[in-house]
Amino acid sequence: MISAMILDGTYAEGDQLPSVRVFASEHGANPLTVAKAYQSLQDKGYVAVKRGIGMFVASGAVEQLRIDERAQFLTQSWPRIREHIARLGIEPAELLDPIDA
Amino acid sequence: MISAMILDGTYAEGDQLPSVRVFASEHGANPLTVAKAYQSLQDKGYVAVKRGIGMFVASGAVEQLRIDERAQFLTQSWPRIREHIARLGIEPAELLDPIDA
DNA sequence: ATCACTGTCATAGGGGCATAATACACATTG
DNA sequence: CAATGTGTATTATGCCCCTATGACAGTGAT
Repeated sequence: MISAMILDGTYAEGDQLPSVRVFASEHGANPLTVAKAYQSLQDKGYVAVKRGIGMFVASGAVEQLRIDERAQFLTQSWPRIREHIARLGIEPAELLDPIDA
Repeated sequence: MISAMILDGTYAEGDQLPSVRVFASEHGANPLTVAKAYQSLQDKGYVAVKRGIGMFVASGAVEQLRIDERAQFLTQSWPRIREHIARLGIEPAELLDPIDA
């Protein structure tokens, strides 16, 4: 969810992310869970921490995040989704407009 | 996985499914786990049990399964996948050929 | 210095799911 | 009848993730 927000520009490069407690409170989650998510993003270099201050979106994070998630999606997720679509006999035309629901 | 096998024709309508123990052994799973999966398919009417004999693919199961999973996919899965694709800036053309990996 | 804020760590508890090991009732076969 | 194979039920265990609660060190404002 946080990755999506960075990609969408909700949190731009250089912006400070909400504190783990604030973000947890806003989304009904546990601060520790948010902290783990932040830690994961930090490990991948998408955000950086200023000790005692907060987490900030790293410069170049959007582009790198898009590159990484594209590769992840195209190699991991999409092949299985494609198989599933084929198995159900769904035509590409049905996927273009959200009104098929 | 079992649903996919029924849709693919691995197990045709009227066919007997492998016993929970055999299927579990072949796939490195626990018989109870397979039994739960069979139970789920039974609840939805895709398979029927002959007491003391085994589980059999119900007549009309393929068509019903395709209808149900289509609805499930188009209303639940696809909208989120579509959002994800848009967020990553992936063009539909990149999704047609599996050689983008 | 004091306070409020930050990320981080430690401990404990709970829910979901798969596993593990039996046991039971039913059906077919020899 | 006895043996084998079927789905099903029971109980217990382990694993993983999230929650819950408290504490700590670093930073900035008052």
